[in-house]
Amino acid sequence: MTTPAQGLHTHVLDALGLEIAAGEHPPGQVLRTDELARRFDVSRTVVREVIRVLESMHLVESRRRVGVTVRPAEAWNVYDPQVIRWRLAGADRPRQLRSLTVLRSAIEPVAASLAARNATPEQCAELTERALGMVATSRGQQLEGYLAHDIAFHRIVLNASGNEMFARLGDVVAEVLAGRTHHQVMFEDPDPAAVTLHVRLAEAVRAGDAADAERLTKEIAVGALHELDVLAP
Amino acid sequence: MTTPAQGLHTHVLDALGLEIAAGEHPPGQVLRTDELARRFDVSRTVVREVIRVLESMHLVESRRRVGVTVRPAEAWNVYDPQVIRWRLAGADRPRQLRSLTVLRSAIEPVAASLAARNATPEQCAELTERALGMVATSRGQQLEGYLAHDIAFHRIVLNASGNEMFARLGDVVAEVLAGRTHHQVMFEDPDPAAVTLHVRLAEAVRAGDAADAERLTKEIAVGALHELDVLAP
DNA sequence: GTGACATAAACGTCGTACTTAATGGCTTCG
DNA sequence: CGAAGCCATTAAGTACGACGTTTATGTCAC
Repeated sequence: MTTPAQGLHTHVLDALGLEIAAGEHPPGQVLRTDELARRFDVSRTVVREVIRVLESMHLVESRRRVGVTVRPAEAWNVYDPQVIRWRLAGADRPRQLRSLTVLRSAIEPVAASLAARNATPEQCAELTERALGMVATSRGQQLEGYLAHDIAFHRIVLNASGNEMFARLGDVVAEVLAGRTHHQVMFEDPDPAAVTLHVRLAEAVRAGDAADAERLTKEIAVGALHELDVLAP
Repeated sequence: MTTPAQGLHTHVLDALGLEIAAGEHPPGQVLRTDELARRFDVSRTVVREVIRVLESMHLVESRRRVGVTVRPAEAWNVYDPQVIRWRLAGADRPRQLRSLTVLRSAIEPVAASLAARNATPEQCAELTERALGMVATSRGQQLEGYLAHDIAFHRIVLNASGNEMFARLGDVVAEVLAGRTHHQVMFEDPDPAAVTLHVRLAEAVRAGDAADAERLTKEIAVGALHELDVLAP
């Protein structure tokens, strides 16, 4: 899951991003580029490129004569998948997971409604296939297989909505689902009710029933929120 | 509105980002760093920093021996406010505006519902204030003043929701509203119905009526979508 | 025709030197 | 004594040149 160090730059970026997202550097703290260069044993050039990227994510702010100052969390670009990953790896994963799940509960019902209207036959077919896959892996500790189907399922719905803003949220949803499975001790098999809802949702989309698709997705979201309340109160 | 050229880096980034977002460089086209350095009359150092930032936005991909290749639009980080600004300045502004407005129609009702539950008295007060400001500037070609109040209003609702993912969408909404006012020839005064809805929404949030707040926000969103259909079909 | 190998093109990294601007202290004047 | 303005310092911004690394591509031999 970690970046394969395809370059020095990537390594430093990931390390610094993780540190800042984890709150190891409180807002207002200044980081000096030479210092970072020595710390990571790279040239200042590399550090500067990293700083520029972090700056574009609004994690830091670079000013002359003063240094690179860490910005408060309210300024982060929290929709950047990389930032999301960094934050989910950190300490306040539960709170982050909740925020993202609430976001899902707002987006996905509308996306499902649109998908019921716009999905192509191919998308409907793959949706059904994934739903059946979820059924098949819903018992017997096949959590990883279930997760893969779940992610694919929601990604298809978001793509089929025909709205690019929704479609690009697929990565976020994937992070949330993966985080839920991997970090929240999910010893038990998935909730059978959720599995059923997915099957019915696939059918609703295929039938073009927008209202039903929206309602079913809302139920799935409610279940996910409830699950969070139970497991991480 | 344009960046105040606080650095060479900023200028080049903005220029290149605009070009790519506008589709001047089709996906797969390769840009050479030395070539860009000559073109913008800056050093390769600056170009490389710019490339790194564009890479973090998934607008380009840098590979050895081949160059910097432009990535297809599906890969772009379309939630990055900077990318949004670049795209709104480009050719397919109407389509972009529509995508974003649909996104708003999904998010803002839920955010308003949460805001009705969580808004502080101060937020309620400022919300009412902004609604009154919208009323005051809704007639007589005071479009800029109206826009400022409108942006502030929606930003407060998103912040008051208490969900950081919603809150961070304030910038996106601001871009949409600004784009609507500035680019869609908005010669006429705002729709009086929309103004009324904002006033009633402020009241619903103050009263803590979540259902009503959600319903009113949905109406506002419907109006915005309808406006798009009329002005840019 | 297929394989390995040599080549070169482009980015990746580094080090150094110089420029710019914000900061804080110091000086000077009121 | 205090305030305003000048100046030295500092850390980032920029430039340039050199070398390293990867990898697409073409060539040569088999």
